[in-house]
Amino acid sequence: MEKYYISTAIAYASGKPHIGNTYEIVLADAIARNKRLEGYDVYLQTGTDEHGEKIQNKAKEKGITPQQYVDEASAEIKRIWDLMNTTYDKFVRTTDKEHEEIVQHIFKKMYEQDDIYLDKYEGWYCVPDESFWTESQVVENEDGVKVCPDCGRPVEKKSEESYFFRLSKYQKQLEEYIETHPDFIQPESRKNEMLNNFIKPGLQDLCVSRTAFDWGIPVDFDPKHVVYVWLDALTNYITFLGYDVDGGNENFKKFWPADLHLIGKDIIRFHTIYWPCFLFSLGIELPKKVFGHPWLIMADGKMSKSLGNVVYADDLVEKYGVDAVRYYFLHEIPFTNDGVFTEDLLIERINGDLANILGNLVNRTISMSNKYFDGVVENTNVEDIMDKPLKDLATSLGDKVKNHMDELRIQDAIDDVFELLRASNKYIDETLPWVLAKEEDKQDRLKTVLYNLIESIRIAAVYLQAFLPETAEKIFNQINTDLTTYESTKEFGGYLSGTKVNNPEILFARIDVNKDDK
RNA sequence: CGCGGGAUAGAGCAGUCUGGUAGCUCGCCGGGCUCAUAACCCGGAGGUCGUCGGUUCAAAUCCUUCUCCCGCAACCA
Repeated sequence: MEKYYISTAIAYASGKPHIGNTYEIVLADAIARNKRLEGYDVYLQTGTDEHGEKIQNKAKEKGITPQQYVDEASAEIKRIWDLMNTTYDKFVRTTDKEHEEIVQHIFKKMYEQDDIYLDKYEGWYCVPDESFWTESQVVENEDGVKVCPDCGRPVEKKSEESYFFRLSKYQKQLEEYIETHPDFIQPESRKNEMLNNFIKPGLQDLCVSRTAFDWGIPVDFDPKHVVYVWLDALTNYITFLGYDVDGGNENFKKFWPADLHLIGKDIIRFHTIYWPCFLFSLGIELPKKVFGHPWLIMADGKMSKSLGNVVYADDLVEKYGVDAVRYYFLHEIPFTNDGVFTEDLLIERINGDLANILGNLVNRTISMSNKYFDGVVENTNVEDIMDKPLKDLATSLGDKVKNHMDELRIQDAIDDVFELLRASNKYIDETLPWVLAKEEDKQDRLKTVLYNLIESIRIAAVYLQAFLPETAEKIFNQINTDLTTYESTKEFGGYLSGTKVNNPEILFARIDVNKDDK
C-alpha cells in the first residue's frame, strides 16, 4: 500500500487556538481522510510547539512553571482538534524527552560537520526589558535614536555568544532544488516570493542558539545555550517519525519524505528555506510539497486579541455543530486569497447549502420512499431518457473530486459533490414522483426514480465523508447502507435493491436569523 | 524604482498560463411545483472585466503607463 505522510505545522502552545489556527488541522484532516478513502496508508501528524521565550514569560506571569503552562495549553489545543473531529495519527509535543534528545543529536552532528559554528551575535538590547531586538525590529524615534519597539526606551548595541548555522553554504543547492522542483512550494506565487526576496539576494547564516532565556532544549555540549525554537520545532517532522542521526528506524524510512507539509502562509519562509537547508545538512530528502494556505480573517482584518475580534472554534461548534464549522472552513476559504469569516456568512452557508440543498434533499427523498413504498427502495429498472444526466454526474463525481483534491482544491471538490446534490433536486422536479404516485401503472417507474435518488445521495455521501464525516455517516444510517467506498461509486446501482430505509431525520436545521440570540 | 499578490454584476469568487459570444454561489424580480427543513425547480434584470496606450481580424486573457488595496522585508513561533 502506498504511503502518504501529511503534517500540519505544530501549534505554538501559548494560548487557546482561534479559528484561524484551527482551520489548518481541519484542512489537513480532509486531505488525510480523502487519501485514506483512496486507499493510501496515511500518516497525519500534528501537535504543539512548546519552547521559547514567549512561553517562559507567559508562565512567569501566571506564576507557574513553563512545563505546567504548556501541559495546559497543549491539552486545550488537543481538545479542540478532537472537537473538530480530526483524525490525526499522532499528536506530538516538542517537550517530549525523545524529541529533545534527537534534537540534541542533530545539533551536535551539525556542529561536528561544521555546519554550525560558534560566533558573536550582534543586536540591540533593551536593558529594562531584558530583550534583544534585531536591526529591523528597532524603531527610530523623532530624535533619530533607536528605541525598543515594545516600550519605546532607548536600546544599546550588545553582542552575545551564539551558534550559527551555515545557511549561506546551502544557498546554491536550495536555489537549484526549488527551480528544478516546481511543485515544491505551493501556491506558486509563494515560490517566486521566496526565491526573489530571500534566496537570490543571499542567505545569511542563521543564529540557532539563545542564551537570554532557558526554556528550550539545551545544547548538550554547551548547556548555557538552548536550541533556537525553529530548529527544535521544524525537526518534529522527522524526530517523531523515528529519525535519528544514525539514519532512523523502519517507520522513518517508510514515511519520509513527507508528501505534504501543510502550513500557514506566514511561516513559508521557515519551511522552504531553513528547513530544506537543515535537511541538506543532515543528508536526507526534502518533503515533496510545502503548501502555504491562506488565512481565515475577520471582516475587520486579522484576528487579534487587542482588536477583540477573536473567535474560537469550540463556541461555534457548540452553537452550530462540527460539520457546519468544517464546511465553512473547507468551502469558504479561497485557494490563494484570505477568506473572511463572519457568523452571518456561516449561517448563510448552513441554511443555503447544508439545510436547503443537502439536508432537504435527503429528507424529501426518504420521506417519499416511506410514504409510497413503506421505505423499501427497489430498482425496477424502468428507465427514462431523463435519468441519464443524473447517472452520468453521479458516476463521474469520483474523478472530479480526485482531480480537485490532487490540486488541493478542496473547495472545488466540495462543489463537485453539491453539483450532484443540486442535480438530484432537479431530478425530482423533472420526474414528478407525486404525480407518478397517483397513477397505478407508474408504480414501477416511481420505484426506479426513488432508487436513482437514493443511489445518487449515497454516492454524494461517499465523497462527503472526507469533509463532513458525521453527516455522511448519518446519511448512510438513514438510507441503511454500508457501501461507503470510493470503489462502490464507479458504477451506478451499487445500492442494494430492496433495502428498507429508516425514518428521515433533520441533518441540518435551518437557522432563523431573527430568532437567533447572538 | 525593495519583492510579491490583487482590482471581473449589490456581495463573495472562478475564468487570465494555452487570446475568439463573460461564468458560479448568494441576494433581487417574475413564474412553476407541493414530496420536503416557508424547502425545491425554471426564467429574468444587473458587468464598457481598476486606468492610459499598444500588439492582433479578435484582449478580462499578451505587452506598456498610472491609481488604489493587501502581504512580506529575515533570525520574531
